[in-house]
Amino acid sequence: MPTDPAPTRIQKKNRAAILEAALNVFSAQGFRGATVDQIAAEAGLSKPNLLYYFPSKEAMHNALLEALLDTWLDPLRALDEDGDPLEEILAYIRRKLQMSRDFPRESRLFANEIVQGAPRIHAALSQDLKALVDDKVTLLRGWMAAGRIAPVHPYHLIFSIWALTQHYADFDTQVRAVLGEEDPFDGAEAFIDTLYRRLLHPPG
Amino acid sequence: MPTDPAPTRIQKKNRAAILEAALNVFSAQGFRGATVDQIAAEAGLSKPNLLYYFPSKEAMHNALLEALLDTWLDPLRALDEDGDPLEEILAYIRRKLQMSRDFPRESRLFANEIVQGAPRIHAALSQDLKALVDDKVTLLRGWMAAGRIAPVHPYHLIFSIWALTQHYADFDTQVRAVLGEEDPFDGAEAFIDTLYRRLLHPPG
DNA sequence: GAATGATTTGACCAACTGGTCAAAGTCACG
DNA sequence: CGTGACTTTGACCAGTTGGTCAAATCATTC
Repeated sequence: MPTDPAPTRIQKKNRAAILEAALNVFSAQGFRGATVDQIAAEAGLSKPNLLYYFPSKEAMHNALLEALLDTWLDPLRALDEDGDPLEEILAYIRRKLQMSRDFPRESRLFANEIVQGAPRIHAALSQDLKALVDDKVTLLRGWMAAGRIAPVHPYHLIFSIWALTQHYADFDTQVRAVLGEEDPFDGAEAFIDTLYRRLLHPPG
Repeated sequence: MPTDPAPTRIQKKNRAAILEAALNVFSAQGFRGATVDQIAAEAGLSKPNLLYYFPSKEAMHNALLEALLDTWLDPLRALDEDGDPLEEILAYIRRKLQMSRDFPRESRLFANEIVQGAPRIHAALSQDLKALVDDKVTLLRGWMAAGRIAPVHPYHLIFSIWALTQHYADFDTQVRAVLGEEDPFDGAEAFIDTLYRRLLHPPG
């Protein structure tokens, strides 16, 4: 079976420009709301030119989702069995919040997809994502059983971390409308840190 | 200035059917993803008939958002100065979680709108919503100053409640993909209750 | 039951959208 | 250079979409 030929300099540059533009447009408008023309304008290329590099609008979307899903789960993957449990979890939360701050477009891309029922990534959720979460839940249960963190529902613990951290990227508009000038992330980090310290502080 | 004529029986029935159908479609597909034909099919009416009752697709969307924004804030409005602080907040959280369980379509309608930058309700967010939150923040600060709940950033306290409770409606697909059979809301209620009891338990 | 206004719809339209294609332009390499 | 592969694009197309309109049907009231 033949391997794909190495991409040329131009291919590399244009594929990257298209994905960057597509991320802007898809994250702001959702899949259906985005148009190929918009992405082309944003990338500084013509519409037929985009379709020379990607066979369809959906292919652009898929390329983004696939590339990002992996990165998105890195913070959870890095949760380390051998570290101090509470500090490990707090470090995970900080990584996750940092991703909301640094990659809000990526967060919103997923949010758009999942709010609308995840039609394109349902398989990845109930396979890769579930497997990873199940694995980390086992780890959390071990820590709880050993009395090293307070016992709570481990799945909801993870959901709550996702909810709290991603809220600041996905609902940024609302947060800023209410907060005014204040930087949301400064206060959020301290608040969330306190929240989980009090929740998980080992009993006794 | 002339008042609108009273709606006929047929008007009442059809307007309600259209809004119900529109809520289904908009919440599942977003504004741009929804089509008037879809809404018409869902409502069991013809497309021109919909446009007899509402001047445009956008008018249907606005009608939904306006009617819902008010309802959506009721749980927060009901936060009572004269009750026991911790129990008031926990009751607010239960009301909010109940709305995620009972009205997930409404939650997703807002989520779609806000994730995409709230183009149609930005004014309401930075006026009505902000005013209400500011008011309740004053109340929370009073409770904290009096030592009746632990002092935390009051805005982020409210954001965290929104994030945690709405997560179960907006990201339902993801939650269920990870949890499998288990009912998300059963575990969520107990978990969130514990979370805020430990966070807000009065110091000393 | 006739008149009047409310309701419904089939046929239609212009704008938009994703995608195609042949021809033209550009690049890399011998 | 020249040549073959890679890249770009203007023109185009078919399907979809929000919305219009005149004509038809229905409900209500006298």
